[in-house]
Amino acid sequence: MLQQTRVEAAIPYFEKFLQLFPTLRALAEAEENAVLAAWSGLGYYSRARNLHKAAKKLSVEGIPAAQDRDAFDQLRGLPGVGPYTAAAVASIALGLPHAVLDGNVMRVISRVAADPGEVSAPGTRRRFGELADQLLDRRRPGDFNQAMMELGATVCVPRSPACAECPVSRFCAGRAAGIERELPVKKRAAEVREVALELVVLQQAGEVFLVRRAETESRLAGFWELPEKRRMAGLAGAPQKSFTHQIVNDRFRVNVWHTRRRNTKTERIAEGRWVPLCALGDLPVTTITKKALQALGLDPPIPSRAVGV
DNA sequence: AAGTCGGGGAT
DNA sequence: ATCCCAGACTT
Repeated sequence: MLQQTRVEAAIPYFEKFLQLFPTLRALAEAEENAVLAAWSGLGYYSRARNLHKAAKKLSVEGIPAAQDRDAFDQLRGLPGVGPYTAAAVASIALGLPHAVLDGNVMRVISRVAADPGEVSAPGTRRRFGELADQLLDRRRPGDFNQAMMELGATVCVPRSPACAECPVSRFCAGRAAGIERELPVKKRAAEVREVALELVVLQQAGEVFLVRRAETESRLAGFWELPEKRRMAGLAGAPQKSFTHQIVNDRFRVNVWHTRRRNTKTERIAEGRWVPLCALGDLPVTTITKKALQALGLDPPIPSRAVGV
């Protein structure tokens, strides 16, 4: 649950899981649907499937013990258990000397060592991992790892680190050099370019929906969805994300935008044509895929026309 | 090495 | 509006 998810967000789900699946056997014998239902709202649902598979595997092969020479490798071999999770369980649950390297620790290490390495580069990860292993308190590896992550989450935060309250600022090379805010170095994401947008009006069972499909290089490409009510209500307001709707009198249009991710730059490149507006009704706030539309018997019709560049 | 998966909080 | 999160897996 803690993979890419804040502790506070995971806690209620964790407690619900212990209620629903109090033992390894209970989880292993549960239906996958029940596991996914309990996970619903947490996101990254492959984590739930992997957790379920791991429980099944562990219930057959047994749970790794601290005495096992290959305890770390056993953990690493479970579905959904990568370098971070294997090190976290090995150190916290089994007391074994494996340093964790997550987003928080990477930030702390990069600053303490004033290391300008790009964080996604394999060489940087290896270097940070080696330093974390050197720093690790081998008598209390679990506590050390949690302390490193907590330091990153509460003091050595991304935007404005609280160096005055930091227990290790005396040893921090990044702080000494005054570059703590520049670290860690991250690669800028590639530009995402929106190339077209199709828009159709879908009439079904007396209700009228506006359905759009973004033809982009992003992950929305090819998906049909219902526009959010908030965007429709925004009318001539500020743009949101990569396209907006405008409604004036009895017509509507869609504006298409260039977007860059992680670069704070949104550049307007085209405005859609004005087309007649049907009665919109009360639009649901939801996002659905083309597949889901078909399952509901709401096959999207032929697009009325493509708008944009 | 790059892309994908999500919901939510902080700034 | 953007960034980031106690990452892992596939391509």
